[in-house]
This record gives sequence, C-alpha cells and structure tokens, in this order.
Amino acid sequence: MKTGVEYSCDAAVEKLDRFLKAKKLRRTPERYRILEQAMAFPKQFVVDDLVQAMATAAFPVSKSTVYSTVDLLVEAGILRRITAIGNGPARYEKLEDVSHIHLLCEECGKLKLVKDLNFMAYMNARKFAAFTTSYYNLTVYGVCNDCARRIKREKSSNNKIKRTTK
Amino acid sequence: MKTGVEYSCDAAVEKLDRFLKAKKLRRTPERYRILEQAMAFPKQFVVDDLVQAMATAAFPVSKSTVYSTVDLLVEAGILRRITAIGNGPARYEKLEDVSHIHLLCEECGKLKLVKDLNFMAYMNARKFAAFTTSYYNLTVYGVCNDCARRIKREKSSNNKIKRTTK
DNA sequence: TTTACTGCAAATATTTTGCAATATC
DNA sequence: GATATTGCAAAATATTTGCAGTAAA
Repeated sequence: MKTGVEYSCDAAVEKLDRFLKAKKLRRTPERYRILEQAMAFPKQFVVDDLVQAMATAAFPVSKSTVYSTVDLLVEAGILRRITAIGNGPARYEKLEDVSHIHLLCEECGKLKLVKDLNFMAYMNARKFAAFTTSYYNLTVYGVCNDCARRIKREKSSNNKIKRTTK
Repeated sequence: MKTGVEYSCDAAVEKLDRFLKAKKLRRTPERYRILEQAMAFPKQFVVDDLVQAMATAAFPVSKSTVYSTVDLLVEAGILRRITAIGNGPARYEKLEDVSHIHLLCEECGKLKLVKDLNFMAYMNARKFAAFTTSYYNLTVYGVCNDCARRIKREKSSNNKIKRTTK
C-alpha cells in the first residue's frame, strides 16, 4: 500500500466515497487510482488493461487488487460488466455509457455508441410488471461497413482463384 | 459415433442443414441430437446442461463435442451466446427469443422475456449509419419483486438485531 | 478412400482463494 | 490496536487443442 494521494473530485469519486462509507469499507489509494484510470478509458476495457494503465501511471498494483476493485465499482453502480463476443476476459464499461445503443460488429468486435433520444425517452417511461428497472442496454449485432467491404473483397478474390484453377 | 438416426424436421433443423451443406461440413447424428436438445430448453442453458440432457436422452456425448456443436449453432444463427451475470460458464439461448425484451434480475439472475410490439416495430424500421443489423437485444437490469421483498425483509430484521444489541 | 468428427487427456485462459505482511480506521 | 486490504502463489473453473480411432461423404 502507498499513502499521501490526493483524490480528484468528480461524480464517480463521490459515488465511490458514498459507497465505501455506506458499506464501512476502506478508502485506499489503490481504489481511487484504479477508479481514475477506469474512468479515463474512452470505451470498454479488461482487467489487464487496467493493470497496465496503473503500471504506466507509476502506481503498479496486483491483478487481484484490480479484480476486487472492479467488483466494487460494479457494485457501486459505476461500471458495468459485460462479455459479449468470444471467450476473452470480462469487459467493463462506464455505466454512464450504458443507455446509448451499442452497435457491435460480429466480425471485428468493434463497438460504436449511438445516442437515440426517441429510444431513451421510450425506455425512461417504460414500466415492467413486478420488476424495478435500474438500467438497460440495447445492443445491436451486425456487421460494420469496413468488415462488409473486406468480406466482399475476400469473396471475389476466392472466385477468381476458383475460376483460374478450373 | 453412432448411426441410424432420423432427424426431426423443423425450421432450426433446416437451418442447420443449409448451414452444414454450405460449409461442406458433415451431418452427424451428434449435431442433430444436440440441436434437438438445445431447442427443447424453455430458456437459457449452459454447455453442461446440454451434456446432461444428452445423457438423459440416452445419447451421451463428450463435452468437447457439445462445445464445438454450440459454436456451429451460433455460427448458423440458431443460438446466441451470452454471459450476463457473474463468471459462470457461457449461456446460450435460441435466437428466436432474442428480440424479446430481457428482464434480468441482478439479485437472483432470473430472466424473464417480455414481448413489446412497439419496440420491435421501432427497431425493425431503425437503420444505423455504416452498419448492417443482423439482430438486436434489449436487456433491462434491475430487481424482481421477489428479491425486492426478500431484501426488505432482511433489512428490517438487521435493524431489529442492531436495536437489541445496543 | 479421404478427411472431418468424436472423445479423451493435456494445455491454456480466466478468475478466485488462502495467507502473510501492512495500511486504514 | 483491530481488522480490511494488498499481493503473491496456488487452486478452481471454463474452454481450447492435440491426437488416435472412427464415421460421413
């Protein structure tokens, strides 16, 4: 453990503060520095990304600590845990991104966030029987134009090979 | 491998047929029996569920075979692979269920499917720039009434304990 | 007859756990 | 000072891979 760290002061930090206080858990430097790095990612990240980011930020922490901290951040409602494509490690994203529509390319795994005010208004008004909503996520699976082009190219070059070898 | 199996004949079977033919893969009994069991699950299932179901159906297959077969079924557009809560094994569901709204309780992990024609109509018309949609999934995270009641009960009994020990 | 498929076991990947040292409250 | 947290290593869990025997085309 290390000491003497100032904490930057935004909404997520306050949220973590409240959470730790409510649960009578400790405000360690590790937890606040990991939160800082997590919020700095422009999009989804995995545990190893955070371990690396911490090392780069001259505050190396163990993988176990990152695992336990992201668990806390999920419980505190700051991050969301997702694993959408393939078998890789779990991915995390800021909960503030969640209400955007997620466009996920099934070919390259790239993710794009789209804001849709109609949809958000509809969902905010929508109630479900016997269920209290905390948040929602709409993911659209498909193929991005880059991959569509690439696939088309590969197909046509396949055809050429077949034709010439006949 | 075993032989002499008749294949039941519904949409999913035909879909698998076309897929295997197109990819020049083999129509093994294992693949069709696993498909049959997968379609018989009323909701999400994991690989081990399928292994067990096959054993119960007097057609035991290895775990590797089930793994490779569900991969095929996902690729064929018959199943969808999901892992929404916790770190357990990957879960699968029929793609025909996907366009329903998924209500997922974050406490007990129970899933309820809700049909919403307004939402489906909106999504079917919705186009995204530089992206070709194949399907979409709306998951609503929250707490089901059963869990809400349980939590409330636990809280009030906690308060009682605190009060008496003071 | 050719080669894809199955099933076993071993390898790999991801996450959790036990425990000693240490920092927070 | 009491105990929650960190970090290491080992354990547990989930999935993939290599390979020999076998079945589908």
